[in-house]
Parts: sequence; C-alpha cells; structure tokens
Amino acid sequence: MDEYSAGFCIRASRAGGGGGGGGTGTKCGRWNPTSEQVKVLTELFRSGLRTPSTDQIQKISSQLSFYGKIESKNVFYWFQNHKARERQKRRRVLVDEGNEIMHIHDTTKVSATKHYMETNQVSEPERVIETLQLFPLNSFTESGSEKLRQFTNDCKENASFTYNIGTEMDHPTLDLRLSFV
Amino acid sequence: MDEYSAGFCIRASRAGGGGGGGGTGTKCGRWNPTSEQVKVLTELFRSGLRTPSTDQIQKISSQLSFYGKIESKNVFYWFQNHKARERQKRRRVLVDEGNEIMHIHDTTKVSATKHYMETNQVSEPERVIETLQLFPLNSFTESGSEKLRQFTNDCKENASFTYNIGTEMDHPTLDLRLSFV
DNA sequence: TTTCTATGAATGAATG
DNA sequence: CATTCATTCATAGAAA
Repeated sequence: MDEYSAGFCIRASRAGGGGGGGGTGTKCGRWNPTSEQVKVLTELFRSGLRTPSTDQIQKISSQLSFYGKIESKNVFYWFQNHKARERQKRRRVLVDEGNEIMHIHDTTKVSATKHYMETNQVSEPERVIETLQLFPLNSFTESGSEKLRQFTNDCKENASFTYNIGTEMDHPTLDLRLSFV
Repeated sequence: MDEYSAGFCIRASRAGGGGGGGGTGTKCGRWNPTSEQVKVLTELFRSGLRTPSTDQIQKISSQLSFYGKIESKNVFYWFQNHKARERQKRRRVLVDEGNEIMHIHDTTKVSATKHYMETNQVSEPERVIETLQLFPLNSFTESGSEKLRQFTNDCKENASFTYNIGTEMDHPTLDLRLSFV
C-alpha cells in the first residue's frame, strides 16, 4: 500500500480472488526479472555483495535494464529479499537441527534445499572478494536525535480517552485534525 | 504453511475497512495499524506534517487509540518511515527516469521497454491546507540538512553522464562487477 | 481447476 | 535522516 502504485491497482486483501488487477491486463504486474537479470544479480550476490548502496543499485539497475524493464527499487528489493531469505533459511535449518523431532515430511525444506543447492549459497558466509573495493560504505556521522527514548517507555494506553470532538466518537471522525489545536 | 504458524495475530483490518475492533486484543508483536489509523496518519502527512513534535505525537497517538491499539512510538516510527521512504522513492524514480533517457539506444533488443506507469502522484507541493493553521508545526523545517549534500554530489552523473555508448555497450558486460568501478 | 511454492513488494522496528 | 533487519502480504508460476 504505497503511494506510487498506479491509482487503482489495489490488492483488496488476503488472497483476494476478486482481483483488482485482473491479471490478464498485466499492467499493474510486478517486476518479472529475466533469466539474465537474475543471473547477474545472483552472481553479484555470490561475489559478496549483499547490501548495495544507493549508488550501486542505480548502476546495477542501469546495466540490467538492457535485458528488460527494471527499476532501481527492483534491485533494491531483490538484494533485500535474497539476503533475508538466505538468512531465514539458515536460521530455520538451525532450529530444525535443534528440534530434530518434528520434521516428518518436510517438503518445504527439501524443495528449498534442492533449489539452492545448485547455486551453492547456504555454505558461503561472507565471501567478499576483490570486488570489495567497489562497495565503499558511506560513512556519515550525524546527530543522535534519540527522541524515541521518550516513547519507548510510554505505555500509557488510555483506551478510554474522552475527547469531546463533536461529542461523538461513534464513527471515524474524519475531522480529527481539529482536536489537535 | 503449517511450519511457522506458531500463532501470531492474524491481520485483521489492513485494507478491509471497518472492522478495526474486535481482535484488537491480540498479542501481536508489532503494531498493526488499522485502516482508519493509516488514513488519518496519511492525511496528516499530506497536510504537511513531517516530523511531529513530541507533543503532537502524544496527541495523535491518543486520538488514534480510538481506532485500536497504538503507542506513541508507533506514530513516531510511522512518520519517520513514511518520510524516509517518500524521499528514497523519489530519488529512485528520478534516477530511473534519467536512465531511461540514456537508454534510448537500446531500442533494438529491448522490446517492451515502455514507460512504466509509476505514476508518482507523490508530487504534492505545498498542500498545506487550511488545517495547517491548526497545527503548531514547530518542526517543519525540511531544510538545513547539510548531510543532504551527499546526494547533490551524486547529481553530477546526471548532468554529464558520458556513458560509452558507442564503444562497448553493444552487449552488456558479463563481468558486471568491473563496470561498476 | 485448486494447491503449493518461490519471490516481488511493503512496512514496522530499529540502529547509527 | 539514511540504512538495515524481520516479518508479512500478495501473486506468478509450477505441481497436483
């Protein structure tokens, strides 16, 4: 539910068969990477790149646009997801080894393992090779506005907050703003 | 789907509308905003509020607690994230558009490299409506960020991006890493 | 068809 | 304010 969605490409909710997009239109579809794009991205990942900087993302996106439509955010999400899921899998495996009692027919793990076996990912921790120099981490020292501190301890949840805005809180008061004066 | 369903709260009312109530008592780990809450927050953001003060956060949180469980820190984080992602998105879109321009020579292979909708309606200028006066927006300074210069320096590429079009862009370099230097 | 899986996209919650 | 992690939603494509 983000802003840049095309006006009416709504996803109603849970597995909504009602389908806003219709599907056949393919207009609001999500990015469908080509095999070449995936190949390059995977290669970069395997080379050690995990979280490319904004600059890197832009360059990668530019390069990959040769193979088909792509946007920067796609690259961003791809790395984000890829890293997260690799870690997720690893963690699940660990847990699985911990409780080796309850995986009778673990089809999920099998298929996932099969898929990731060919790329040789699971057993490669932080393989930062010579391309490391290409990823300058931008260091910036900046403020420490720990304003959040005030809210972390804040646990006052006045469920019975009585605000007399219009004398009726029955339904959503769209004029909530008025009470902020 | 039965492996990690340890029993988390089920998404109740993100896009469903109404509903809101009911299972608000779930022991969800993280805040799951109601559609009404999101609506109000978005409206506030749209009205120009970007970095609410502590006081404003408290009030907003109190008001929104009517629609469901919420804490001050949720409001704080919401604005933080919304602003950050808005900016991040805008940056990406700008660059993508720039890339699109410099990929005109790709019209040979890339078949359907049309404009993606991506109708960023985010461009809501000074939409400070009448409700602005109702807000003591003491912290409305979008400027003064010297750190922001980090990206102005990046804009240099946009202007004089002399890509080696005629030379070696016939087919993408398979060893992409080297081209990112 | 329906079901399941892989994965793109989104966002709450941090951290620096 | 920028960046990152964790979790979840949503959906295209493969199985069944």
